Amino acid sequence: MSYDPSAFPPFAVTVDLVVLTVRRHALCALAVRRGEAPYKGRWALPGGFVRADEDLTQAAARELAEETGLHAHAPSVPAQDNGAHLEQLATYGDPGRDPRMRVVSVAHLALAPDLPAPRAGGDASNARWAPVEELLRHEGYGRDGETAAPLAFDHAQILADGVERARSKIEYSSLATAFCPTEFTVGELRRVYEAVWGVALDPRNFHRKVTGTPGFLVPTGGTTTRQGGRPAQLFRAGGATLLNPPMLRPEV
Amino acid sequence: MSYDPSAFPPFAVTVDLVVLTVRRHALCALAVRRGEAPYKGRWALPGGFVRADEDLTQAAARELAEETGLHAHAPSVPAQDNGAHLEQLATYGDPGRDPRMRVVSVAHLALAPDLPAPRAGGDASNARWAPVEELLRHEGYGRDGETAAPLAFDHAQILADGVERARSKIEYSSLATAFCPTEFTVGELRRVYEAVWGVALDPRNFHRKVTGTPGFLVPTGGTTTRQGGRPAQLFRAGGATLLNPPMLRPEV
DNA sequence: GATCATAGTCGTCTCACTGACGATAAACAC
DNA sequence: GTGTTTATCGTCAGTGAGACGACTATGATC
Repeated sequence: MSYDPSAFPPFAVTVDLVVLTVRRHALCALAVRRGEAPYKGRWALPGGFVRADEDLTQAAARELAEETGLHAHAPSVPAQDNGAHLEQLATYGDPGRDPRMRVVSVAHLALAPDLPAPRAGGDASNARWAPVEELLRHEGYGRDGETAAPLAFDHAQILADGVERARSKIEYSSLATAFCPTEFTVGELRRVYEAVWGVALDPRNFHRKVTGTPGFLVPTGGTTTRQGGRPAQLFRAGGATLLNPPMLRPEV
Repeated sequence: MSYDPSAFPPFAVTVDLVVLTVRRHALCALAVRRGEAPYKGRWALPGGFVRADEDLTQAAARELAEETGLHAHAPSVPAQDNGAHLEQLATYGDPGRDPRMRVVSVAHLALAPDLPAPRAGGDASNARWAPVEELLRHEGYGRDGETAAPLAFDHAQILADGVERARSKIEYSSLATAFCPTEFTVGELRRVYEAVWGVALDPRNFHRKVTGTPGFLVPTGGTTTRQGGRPAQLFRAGGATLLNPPMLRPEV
């Protein structure tokens, strides 16, 4: 209970980012290649130290901008324009999670629409969107040599926690729209759910559900045929953030 | 991105605890009186520094034991014996949240059955169970002079976040049983929901719902009349942790 | 231009579950 | 006994989800 300033051990505090997007029907996360020991050459989550005068959320938003150019939204605001949803995920502080010193990492979760190629400090070869399934396939039997090695530090755990958060949160919130561009169709939104949950959903029931939930979607009046087939109405995210009743994730 | 050990600012890392219980039909939190500046004499959440060789969860469990004598459970295990549910809540790291230095606090949420009086380092007058409604009533117009002042630091925000977590989590998990003793009746469990949500629930529908959810409750065979009225069956928590379909919180 | 493939949209039917609420049961206080 | 309290069982109507049929509007192919 004592706050004697000489009595507490010093920690380094970092933010690590789980940046998720949906590309080619797969849930993908941003990974950067480590340029230094430890885990040199291995893939890791983007992140960095929290500065002395910086809030944790500010630090996460700064790192996100540095890695992706994305502008972060406050958690309550639905993703519009070119912004990403950003929220705190959890904090990881095992002694020994970093072999060099005692580091406590405050992980954040960011959800972004499909983006152009990532840039890590301008060096594209050191950053990539990788399917989370691939990043979490630890054993390294995949044919892609680059991702055969598990993520550095405890980042596999952090990524898994972030994915699980995203999977559960799109059930009861309108967060899935954060994966979509400003204007999107019901089918595009459905493909987001299908990619994040890894299941197939009935297009007719999905359409009835999302268009029937007040505040979830607002029609823009336009239509598009970019998915082929019959033209689909365009929507943008409505003001509702909590869905009641929630979307039901098929299970069992 | 650089990990130059001389390039990061040092932080103090603490754990703060939101310890909730249900007493006399009210959701209560453990509060301790601060013995030192800043906020000397004000009520605060229990907490303390994370030690150099300690995991965050270990630190939270240690603080919990020091303040209450409670033995913490792993998050996956339902509360049995004399243990409490413990899970990480969120991390608070505003510069300036502690006027003396840069402190990052990893808040944890603990749920406990109704306990004997708290003990803070053996001094009972410096620890108490207070209704959360009272602790969060910042303005200080209450007639109880002791709680007229808001909680120290950003602890009102932390407490509010913890209460909100508990309120939402008993919807879709069996966590409400963590507020009950090992053996309890359906009526006692219902009073937990009523206290946490601050609503009245229909006893008949509640009974149908909880006894009809597989894995939620297992009858022990015994009965009790400790609540008065007709004897009620005793149950203990079943193995299920996720309730599907969830309990529905009345709203609107 | 007819046909086909693809996606979107509207409807219908059934079943499960909930909320409202009546009725009965088993204890205690008087 | 009578009244009070709490527990427990039943009924009924309304809501919403899953399964799935039917129709529509576009581009691609022959």
